[in-house]
Amino acid sequence: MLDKKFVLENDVSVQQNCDRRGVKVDVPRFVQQETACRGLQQEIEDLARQANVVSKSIGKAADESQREQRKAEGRQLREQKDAKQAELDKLAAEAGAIHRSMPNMTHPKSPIGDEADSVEIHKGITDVRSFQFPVLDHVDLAQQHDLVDFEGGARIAGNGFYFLKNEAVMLELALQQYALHMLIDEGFTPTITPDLARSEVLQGVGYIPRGPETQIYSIENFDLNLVATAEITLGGLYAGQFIEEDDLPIKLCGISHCYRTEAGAAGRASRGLYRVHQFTKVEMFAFTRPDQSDAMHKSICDLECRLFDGLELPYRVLDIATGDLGGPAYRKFDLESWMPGRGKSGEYGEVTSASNCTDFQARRLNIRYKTKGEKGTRYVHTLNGTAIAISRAILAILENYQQADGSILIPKVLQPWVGKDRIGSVES
RNA sequence: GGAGAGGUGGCUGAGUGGUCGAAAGCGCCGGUUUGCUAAAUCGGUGACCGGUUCACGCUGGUCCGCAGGUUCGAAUCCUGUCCUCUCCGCCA
Repeated sequence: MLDKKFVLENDVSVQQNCDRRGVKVDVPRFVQQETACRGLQQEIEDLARQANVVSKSIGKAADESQREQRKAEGRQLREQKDAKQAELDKLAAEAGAIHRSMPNMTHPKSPIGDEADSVEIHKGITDVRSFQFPVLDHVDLAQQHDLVDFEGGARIAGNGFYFLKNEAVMLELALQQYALHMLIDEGFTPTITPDLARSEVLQGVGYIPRGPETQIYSIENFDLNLVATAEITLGGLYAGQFIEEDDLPIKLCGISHCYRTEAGAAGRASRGLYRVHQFTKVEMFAFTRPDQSDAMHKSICDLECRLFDGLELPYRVLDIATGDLGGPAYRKFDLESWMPGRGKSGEYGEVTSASNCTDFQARRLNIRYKTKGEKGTRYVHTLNGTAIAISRAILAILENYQQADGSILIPKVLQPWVGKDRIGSVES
C-alpha cells in the first residue's frame, strides 16, 4: 500500500505512475473522497469530544434530574456521532478500494513501457553454446534418460504435475545445497518454511487467495492456502513486529514448495517443466532500512548472477519495464537463462527475479523498526529474490549441457552432490 | 479428537464500570558518578489519524486479538469469532 498522505500530496505523479504501470486508478476520485472523509472525521471527533465532556460531568451532577438530563444529552450526541460514522464508513470503503488498487511507485530508472521495453542490463559470463548436432528440448532429454514422469504426474494429480526420477532427484537436491551454501556464506539465515499460510499473510504480501483469477490453491474448510513462493512465508514472518534498527538488515532465505494454479496460462509455453503447478524454490528475502534497499536490491541480483555463473549457464538480466512490474515492486530485475530447446532455435526464459518492494509490503504487513536517532517508528523496506527455482534450473541444465553423444553433463559445482559427472553413458 | 488456560505498551506483566492510555519491571534515550566499559543513581520514554506552529511544542480523537452488543461512560460486563499455550489421546 502507498501512504495515503503521500498520495494526497502527490496526486499527479501517482496518477502518472499508475498509467505507466497500466493500472486503471482514478486518483482524483480518491483524493476527493479521502478529503471528504477527513472533514467528516473532524465532525465525528468533535461530537466524541462533546460526549466525553458530558459523560465526565455526570458524576458531578447536582441532583437526579440533572443527571438524567445529561444522560439524555450524551445519548443524543453519540447517536449523532454514529450516524456520521456510518456515512464515513461508506465513503472510506470506496476510497479504500481505490487505495488498495494502487501499485507501488516506480524507480526512476525503470524503463517505461510494456514487456518489450524491458532493458538488458547485464549478460552472464558463459556464452550461449552453438551446438553441432540437432538439439533436443528438456522433455525429450528427460524421457530419454528417464528423469521426469509427466504421465505419472498427470495421472495422480493432473496435467502440470510430475515425478522427478533418478538423476533429476539428485539434481534437485544438489541445486538446493549449492544455493544454500552460497547464501549462508553471504550471511543469509537458512530456513525451510511452511508450505501453507493463512489468507491474511498472503494478502499482506500482496497475493489474493480465493478470487476468480487466483493463482493460489486454497484448502477447503480451512483458512489456509498453498504458498506460491516462500516470499509469502518469509515476508509474513515479521508481520506486526517491531524490529530493532541495529538488527537491520535481516537476510533470510527459505526453501519451500511453490504451488500455482497458473489459471489462464494454458498453452502458453506450457510444455514440460517450464510452467508447472508445483516446484521447489530457494528464495531470498531481506528487510532493510529505507536507505539500504537499493544496494540490497543490487546485491540480491548479483547473487542470482553468481549462482548462474557458477552453474555455467548463459543468461541475461533485464530491468523490467513499468507495465510488467506487478503491484508491490518498485523495481524488478529478471534473470533469463538461455534455453536451447525452447522455440525454434532456443529462447531466453525467466529463471529468477529480484524485486525491491520498498515500504509497500511493510505497510500492509505492519513491519516497522524503531529509529535510533529520531523519535518514533518507520516502515522497513522489503526485498525478495529467487535464488533458484529448481524446475526451471533443471530445465536449463538439461538443455544446455546436452552432448552430441546423447549424454548430459552435470555442472561442475553440482557434481559433489549428484555423485557423478554425467547423465547417460558415453557411446563409443 | 477430549479437557483447561489465555490474548493488555518494544518485551514481561498488573489491572473486574468513570480518578486508566493504562501499575511495576526490563529495554531504550538523556543527565550525574567512575580512568574506559560495566555497575549505581536521577529524569524521560506507546502507537495511529487529525488540527495548530518556521520550529521546540501545544491540542482533539482512536487504539487493551478481531467484530458486534449493553451503558451517559467499557481494557473491565454480554455475544460471536480468530489465534496461542498447557494436559490427555492418536499419529510420522
